[in-house]
Amino acid sequence: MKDGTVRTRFAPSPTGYLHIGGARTALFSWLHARHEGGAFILRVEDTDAQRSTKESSLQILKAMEWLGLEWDEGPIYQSQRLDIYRSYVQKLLDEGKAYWCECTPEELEAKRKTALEKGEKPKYDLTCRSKGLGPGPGRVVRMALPSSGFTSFDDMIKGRISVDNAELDDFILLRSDGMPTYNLVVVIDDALMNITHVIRGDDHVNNTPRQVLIYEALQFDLPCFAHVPMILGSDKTRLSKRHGATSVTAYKDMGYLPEALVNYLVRLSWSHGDQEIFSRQELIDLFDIRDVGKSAAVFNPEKLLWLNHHYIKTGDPDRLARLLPDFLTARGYPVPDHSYIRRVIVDVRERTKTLEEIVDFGDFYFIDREPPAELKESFFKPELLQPFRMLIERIENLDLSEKTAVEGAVKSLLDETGIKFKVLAQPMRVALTGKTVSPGIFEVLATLGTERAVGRLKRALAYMEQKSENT
RNA sequence: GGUCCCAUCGUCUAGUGGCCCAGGACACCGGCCUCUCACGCCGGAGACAGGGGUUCGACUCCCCUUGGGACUACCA
Repeated sequence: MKDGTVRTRFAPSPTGYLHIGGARTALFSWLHARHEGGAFILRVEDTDAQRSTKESSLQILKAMEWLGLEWDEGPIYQSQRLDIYRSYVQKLLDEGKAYWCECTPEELEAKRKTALEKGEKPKYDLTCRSKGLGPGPGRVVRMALPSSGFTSFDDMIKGRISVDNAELDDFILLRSDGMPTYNLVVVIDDALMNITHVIRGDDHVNNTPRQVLIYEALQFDLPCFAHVPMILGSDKTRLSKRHGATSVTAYKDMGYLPEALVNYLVRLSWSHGDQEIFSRQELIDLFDIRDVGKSAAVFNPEKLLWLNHHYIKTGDPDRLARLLPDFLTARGYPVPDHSYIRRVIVDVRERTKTLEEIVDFGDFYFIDREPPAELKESFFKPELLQPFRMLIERIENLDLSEKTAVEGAVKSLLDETGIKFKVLAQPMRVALTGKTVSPGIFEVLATLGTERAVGRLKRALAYMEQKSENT
């Protein structure tokens, strides 16, 4: 255990986009640092030269920013710290705690296969352990592990975990291409960066004993470990593309709000009584890594949607309005001015769960399209001709944003003609929106404005006139 | 196969030996509200994997079984 200020880190490998699971691990790590008033460090684990890409790193950083998981140090790239790792490998070599190995991947693979066939544990058979080899082409450095005893550690989430050293084998520290491996670099960096709390996915639990052995060999202080449960797909297997979108960026593009994703993710394996909605500050105040549960959670897109809807409904309309243009453009719609978008959002937000849905559900606010033929056919009946004519006459000189005036005008029309609003409402809705489902008629009228609204009503009227002439 | 981990409604979870014939949320069903659809409100159905212990008393503690997951790479 370390004392002093808390320091946590998130250490993604840039081999793809930021995954939902990784995002939650990052969130927990970030929350723990913020809760404790400590520092959050971002470190890019790109020691796999084959699979790591610069684009991935950039994508991940952008996703982190979008989520609001700001880091205090970094990003630190491991690929730029190779000399450091090699010097520690040399130290282990010098102290006889590691050794060179000339076994080829092919030989190893063959041995693994036969061991498996014989029902034995496929671990390295120590062929080169006592050969006293030096460096050479194709050679790797292996850690020399004790063959007896137990290695254990206390996990803040899982409790004490203990493994028989006989289960571990002399794993590789330095690859034949000179690149260090994960288990080595993660220990060196966490130690050198004074990470006090290693918070990561529990798929790393089995690696931890190996790392503990490295900490001991290098005489580093052990950090606190907290292995957070995995996020599973609906079939309880590791969450993957098969289950739908898994990247943070995909949710952003589908019109999800970062606070919704954060709120959803934090409730996976963590809770605070019966509370479901958490502001960022509440999370920082309330989050305790020790309250994280032990079992895996299934990702439930429906609940995420519900949360997103909650934040759409309650969010600042101005901010939402600023986010909308991207989605408008994506649909090929023109981008109206801010105050218009803002009014649209207030109109539709109760019935739209994502920013994308705002655009789709409220498309008629942005583009002018004639209602589909079948709707015109069933709603623009000739008997409505007169009421529509009166309606237009009475509102075309009104400011439609004066809702009480408009409602008054419609009401007097209803009183005089004796028809029910129910009868007039749907045809009006179809004329105005081209749909049978929309926000309230008076809201639509107000937002659309006199010119647009009356224009569409007149178009419906023309259809009725034409129809009555033909019959 | 071996090792490690996990196990409350379909899902996320509350529950830390009696407050629980188990609470909340999403989804689902019904009703109310109503210009459509939503929102909102009210109500409903729905779980302690199984078996042994421990205990006056187990969802809560222990063991076994079953089920699930992770790891077992010159990936991280």
